[in-house]
Amino acid sequence: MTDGIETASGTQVVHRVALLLRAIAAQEHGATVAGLAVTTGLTRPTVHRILLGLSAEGLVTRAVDGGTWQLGPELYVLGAIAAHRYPIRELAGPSLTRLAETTGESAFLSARRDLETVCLARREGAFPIRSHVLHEGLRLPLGVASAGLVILAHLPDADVERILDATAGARGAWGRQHTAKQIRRLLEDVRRDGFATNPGMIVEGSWGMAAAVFDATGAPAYALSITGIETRFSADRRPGLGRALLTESHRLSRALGGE
Amino acid sequence: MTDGIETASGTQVVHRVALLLRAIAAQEHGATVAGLAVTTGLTRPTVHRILLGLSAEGLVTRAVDGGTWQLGPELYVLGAIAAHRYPIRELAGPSLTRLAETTGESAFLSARRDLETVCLARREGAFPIRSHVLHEGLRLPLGVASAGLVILAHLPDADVERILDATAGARGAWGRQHTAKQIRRLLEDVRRDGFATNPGMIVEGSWGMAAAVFDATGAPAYALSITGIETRFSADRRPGLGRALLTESHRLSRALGGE
DNA sequence: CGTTATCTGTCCATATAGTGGATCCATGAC
DNA sequence: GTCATGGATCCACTATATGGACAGATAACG
Repeated sequence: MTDGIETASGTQVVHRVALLLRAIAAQEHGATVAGLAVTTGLTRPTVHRILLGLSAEGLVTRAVDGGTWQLGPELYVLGAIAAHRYPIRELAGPSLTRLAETTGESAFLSARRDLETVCLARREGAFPIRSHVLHEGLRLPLGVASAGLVILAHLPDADVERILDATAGARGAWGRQHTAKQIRRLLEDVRRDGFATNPGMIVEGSWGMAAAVFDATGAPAYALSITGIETRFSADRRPGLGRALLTESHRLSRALGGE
Repeated sequence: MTDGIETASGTQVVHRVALLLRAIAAQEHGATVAGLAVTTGLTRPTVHRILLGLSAEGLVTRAVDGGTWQLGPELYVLGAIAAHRYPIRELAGPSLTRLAETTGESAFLSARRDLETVCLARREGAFPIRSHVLHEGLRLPLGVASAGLVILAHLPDADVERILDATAGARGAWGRQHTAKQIRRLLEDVRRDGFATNPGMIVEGSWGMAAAVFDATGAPAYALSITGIETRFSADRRPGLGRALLTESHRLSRALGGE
């Protein structure tokens, strides 16, 4: 009933299950029933009932405190099995470590999923002031944050326009500055430099830089990125950071692609 | 409708989704609609409809050939996010490599899930004759295969009897020899040796040995195991193999437990 | 310490969303 | 050619999920 904007024929509950799992994953410290009801647009009883079903399957669990819901062991198990066809996270581990160590900033691996990027892994850097905008499970529309910029920039022009169109609303939620015009300007920078720079567009003073990772088909499927405070991204430091990102992303693309 | 033996109140489709995902995961090279209908007990149209729903969410995909279904990228992403609360697979990587290298056999990581073990990771050994009974995603009832034996052996006696009872039927499907009596005998060996030995109970001539890994609560949650042909598990070689398994499993338990 | 606010969990009448038998089509074996 | 197998689709039927309403639990407040 409810929205119905895009209830693909077939199974309503399947869609809702996916919606809930994504919403739970996006919550860093567990999700509440009421919170999930709001973010998914479902009613509380429905959220509750589906969560009970999911927890009976082990796909979600309640945190020890009893209140909040988290992704469960069964989901981990299924993901681990799927992982042997998607080895990116394992392959990216050393790259993240090197990036965090050589730059001192926090390093991230993100994956493209349709119109969004999802943060898959985080490695803390040594520098004591850290941005906590990005975390595992967070989804951002393409075009938002350096990872979303660099992936967008490597897509065919026609796709870029379509995606800018489709994500206009979602981008707005992450800051008024994310207009199509402003994004296009940042994409030009990517085409010049090879890497993307996010000059504090989401949170003022919180910068990011990213390089794209290409899968075996040559599509920009993942991104490596680093984040930190503005003063750590001075004009004389950026080229070096960009080179470090590009080095690691090339290495990863090679590992995924032609072996 | 159909069986209804254990349709927990609430959501039928959630259960069916989980059923299908597990069934797909258990198929090494992708699953067919008809095959899934048989193994899950659902009708073909139902399987087909739910698969379409799942694939719209990216939770499953069709293989390039177009025929078979596999776990999809979204499931991998969710699993990767869950993984930061369940770091076992990452932690176990080096142990599997060492086991495969020092013993020459194939090494496996399995996780306990309720009444079953699930194979999570596999590392090939150098020895050219390899058993392919076990693979990522395969679920076996507790008590079957060395991993299922060693986990069962470390559970409280009351649980052991309950589980032996509950899995009697499922065990039978993996070989007539898996009687409660026979399992109890093998469990005694585990309590003496610390590791489990499966003397070709599933496939004649295919042996296995396993050691348990304990989580932070002290429960036997995972197992490391190796498999190979009978002649590689001679009486004089077994103590050394057992020691190697125990060394690695202790190391892993420590990594999961303390601090 | 009663009042208000918030959130979890449960009930149940309702109708919507899912079901599966039947059918058609594509492919391949013989 | 026939037959067998499996994928895909249709649609009448009703079993299943839905969500408004309510009860219980916990915390915040004046």
